[in-house]
Amino acid sequence: MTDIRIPLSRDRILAAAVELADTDGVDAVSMRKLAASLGFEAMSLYNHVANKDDLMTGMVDWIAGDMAHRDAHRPWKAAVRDMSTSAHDVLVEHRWAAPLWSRTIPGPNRLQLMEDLLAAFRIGGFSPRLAHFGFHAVTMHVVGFTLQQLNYADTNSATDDAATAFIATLDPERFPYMIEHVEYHIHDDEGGDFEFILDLILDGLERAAG
Amino acid sequence: MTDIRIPLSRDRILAAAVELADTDGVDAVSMRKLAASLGFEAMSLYNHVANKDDLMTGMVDWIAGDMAHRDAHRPWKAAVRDMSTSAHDVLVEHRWAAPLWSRTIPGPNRLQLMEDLLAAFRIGGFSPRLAHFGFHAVTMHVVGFTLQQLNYADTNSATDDAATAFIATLDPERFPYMIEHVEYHIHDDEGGDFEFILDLILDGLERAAG
DNA sequence: ATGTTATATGTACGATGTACGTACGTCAAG
DNA sequence: CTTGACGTACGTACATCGTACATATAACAT
Repeated sequence: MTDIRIPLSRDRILAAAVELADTDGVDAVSMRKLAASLGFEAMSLYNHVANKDDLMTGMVDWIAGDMAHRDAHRPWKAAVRDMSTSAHDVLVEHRWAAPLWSRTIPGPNRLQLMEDLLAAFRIGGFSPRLAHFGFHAVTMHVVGFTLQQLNYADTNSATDDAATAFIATLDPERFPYMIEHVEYHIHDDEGGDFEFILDLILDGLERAAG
Repeated sequence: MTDIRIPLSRDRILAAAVELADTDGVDAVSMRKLAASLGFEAMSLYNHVANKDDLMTGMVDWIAGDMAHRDAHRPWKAAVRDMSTSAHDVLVEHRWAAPLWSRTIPGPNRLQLMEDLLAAFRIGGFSPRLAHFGFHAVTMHVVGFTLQQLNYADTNSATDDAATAFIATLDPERFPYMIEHVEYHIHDDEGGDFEFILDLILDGLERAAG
């Protein structure tokens, strides 16, 4: 009956926090609940984590570890495309992460991804200036688009019923195109928007690179 | 000595909330502090605002009212460009708004802006499908880029000193391009990035429209 | 004058992040 | 073997938060 338990560690805490956020939502990640899910008390976490902000930063960087790195054997466009779609996939898998992404400082994993992305452009022949633009355009697309996508999915949660209900509240005289837009989401959206705009950006960069 | 005071209203509350967020940061906007800034008690606010979420939504929609609408006399590209830069300006002016933008439901002002943006594309000759892409690409750029921009400014707050200090922590062997990237921000960034990428997107859309 | 409704206040509850003090384990030096 | 330092865990406590609920007050319609 000896009460043996694995001691805490930053990694264990982060893993548990990610799982908690995945299942119960990011708001459920309080120091108390998180500690409880590990069988400890809230204050014990502070031995491995500076504060809640540090915890959040760690969570985001934790999932950044699941994103694909640069494949040095592929041309820049394919490499960037793969990194982007992989990052997008991970952000969709952990729905809470995209909003946090822009509010937290990059940790080691994210730093490496940033370096990888920049390297893809620079080694691909981009000037520092154009690599700079490319970097911002791509990262912006990845997190910005995912943000919109998930937000939309939350707003019109469950099925398309909510979307049709939303349309009903709109005055067709004043919002004809808005209605058309939502209807597109309902009927014709085949989920390829992320990659369509990504390619739009990549093609634009390619042309700008001359 | 009669204690006369203007009664509360949703507009007065939202205006005060925006001002409080502008000056003391969005975290300072608690129901108590907000009410105090108006000379009332916390619970009085609930007569005009459903809950804190509704307040936040209202704040975002409030500043959306400052953004430029579609100028029907201009070609789609110029109209969209103006709307985008105006929205960007407002989001920069109210630094707290961009993170909230993606987490809140569109209010009447935002709804009108969305309709305007869609109208610019559709009236400009875009197909519903391409207008759909254009809408998402542009809004994504506006809030996504601003998010990154403000986040960067917060991280390397004050001056460029923090940025140079940050560079010093990076191993030049492992992060050569990251260092180059930050140095670009310090020395060569003339602030035109937002518009550069915006034009990249608009040109791409124009070409896609054929 | 009477009732109705909208607005403001006061109190109170549960949850949060975390500062602080303390207890307990492990391990190195004496 | 003892001692003491150090890292980790626990327990208590506090300020602050959103907001439910009951009550008070003021404006207005009947």
